[in-house]
Amino acid sequence: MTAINTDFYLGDCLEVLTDFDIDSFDLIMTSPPYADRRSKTYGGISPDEYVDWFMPRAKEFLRVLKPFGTFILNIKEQAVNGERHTYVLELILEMKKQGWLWTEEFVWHKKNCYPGKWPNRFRDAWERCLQFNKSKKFNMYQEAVMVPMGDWAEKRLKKLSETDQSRDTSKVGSGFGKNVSNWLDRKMAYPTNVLHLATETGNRKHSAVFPKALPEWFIKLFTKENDWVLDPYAGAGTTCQVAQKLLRNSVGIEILPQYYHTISNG
Amino acid sequence: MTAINTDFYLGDCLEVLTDFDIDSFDLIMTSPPYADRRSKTYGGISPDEYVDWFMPRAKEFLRVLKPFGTFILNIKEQAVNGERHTYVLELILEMKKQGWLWTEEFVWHKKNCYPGKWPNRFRDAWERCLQFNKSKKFNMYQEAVMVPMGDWAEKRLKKLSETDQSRDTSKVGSGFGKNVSNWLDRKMAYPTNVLHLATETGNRKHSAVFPKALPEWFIKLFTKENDWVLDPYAGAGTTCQVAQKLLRNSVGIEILPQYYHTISNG
DNA sequence: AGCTCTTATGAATCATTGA
DNA sequence: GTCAATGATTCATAAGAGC
Repeated sequence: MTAINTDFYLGDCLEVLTDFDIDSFDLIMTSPPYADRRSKTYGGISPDEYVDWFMPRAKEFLRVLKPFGTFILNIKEQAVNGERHTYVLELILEMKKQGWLWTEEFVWHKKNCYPGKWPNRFRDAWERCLQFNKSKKFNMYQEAVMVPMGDWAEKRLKKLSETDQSRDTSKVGSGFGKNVSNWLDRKMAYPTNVLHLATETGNRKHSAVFPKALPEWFIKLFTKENDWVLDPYAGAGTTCQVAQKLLRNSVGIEILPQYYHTISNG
Repeated sequence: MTAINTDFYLGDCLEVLTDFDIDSFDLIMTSPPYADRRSKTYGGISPDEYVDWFMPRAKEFLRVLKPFGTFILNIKEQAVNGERHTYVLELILEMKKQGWLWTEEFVWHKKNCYPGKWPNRFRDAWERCLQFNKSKKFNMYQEAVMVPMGDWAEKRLKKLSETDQSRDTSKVGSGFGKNVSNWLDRKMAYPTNVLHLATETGNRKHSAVFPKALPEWFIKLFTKENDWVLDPYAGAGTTCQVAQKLLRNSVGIEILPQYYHTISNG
């Protein structure tokens, strides 16, 4: 049995990552602080300065990502003066100049988005999950995220985790593997680039930035067991928790001591 | 009774629109030919030239749109050499320089998108519907697109009073309009910026992949009866058909004779 | 166990107020 | 004038309590 590492570091990922070798990670999955959001806890980067703030960090990510690895960036621009700000668009263009390939844009449809009513705008119910790569060729394990066919597929996607997983695993170990795979071929379909997930609101201990199902989906899709996952804005540590559960090694970096404390104590 | 106009023009919208006055339209809703898509029918604009091709036309749209009007641009960049092309991002940035406000980006989730699988990519199940305006203030009729509320409200309302409901219903015709509207308010909610619409299959005459529900939603949201709607890339004429059905005047422009013929003959 | 009902809350946005 | 803080608006979800 191979031991799984789950390491946390306190600090700015820009500095912490200098201690890591090139080509260290198979997947970088993160949700950095958005511009002007969480200003109370993170100090707040203004939308106009966001690209300049992010680019040196993106450069480090490029360095520590393996050649066939993937970088998933969960982000969404907010409304400023009645308009959507353009810093995310500019970020994509700048990252391409830096050497990244912008392979895909997944949509995370937030089924339970924040309520509200305004004269000129509806509720914002989606966020971007931008996929960047270093190479046109990269590791992708599509079978790992297949979903049941039919209308209930979407409902099951989020629940696909705990119970179903352990049950399937136990079946595989006891000779049912082939049957399972046959069943999979007939009843399962490849998903699309639209993810339907609800944000987790019920967790009173630490409010997760994104639902576990989000990193879970991308970790399954872009890594295999014993691979290395990095979350440079670990926050409450959701990504690393999921990585550990899925038997992936992971590194989480968080600049805020209170989060770091929460993480380290599990 | 007011007569509703539904006019079609054959030609390039860049030229046809010069005959129209400034401030003519309340809504411009269109799905222009995507770069390199339908190249056989449209002559094929390459992705790298797309912005240069589009900008003079955007300038005309800006001219003929009323001050409080809205421009909805349905578009999606395709994958080129394994990457998403950036011409849509660049288009947004250029249109802002031209004077447009980028108010919102709606997501059209294509529920029954074409099946397919590629080694490094899933099915593309969404498109952008970019909202541009001339002014921070614009006409928006949110009540016209309200949707039934979710389970939470239904259960709560059911529990609230089985008898009160039927009582209110029976009093509809007898002067209790206020109660009915309260009931409506509880039963309906404002939608989000994510649209779940199925593509219409089976229409082999036209290459348009534009379900009627898409222009219908935006026409209801941004215009009222007798307003003027423009579709400068009318294609099979879907937008104008819907506009007519909803008692809006409309102008459709199409450069391809075969489409123009189809449209004019209904 | 399986229901139903209650309740807190989440990367929100805009208008108003005050310095 | 500009800019920051506060209040009002509002819905899907899951945890938890009760039966």
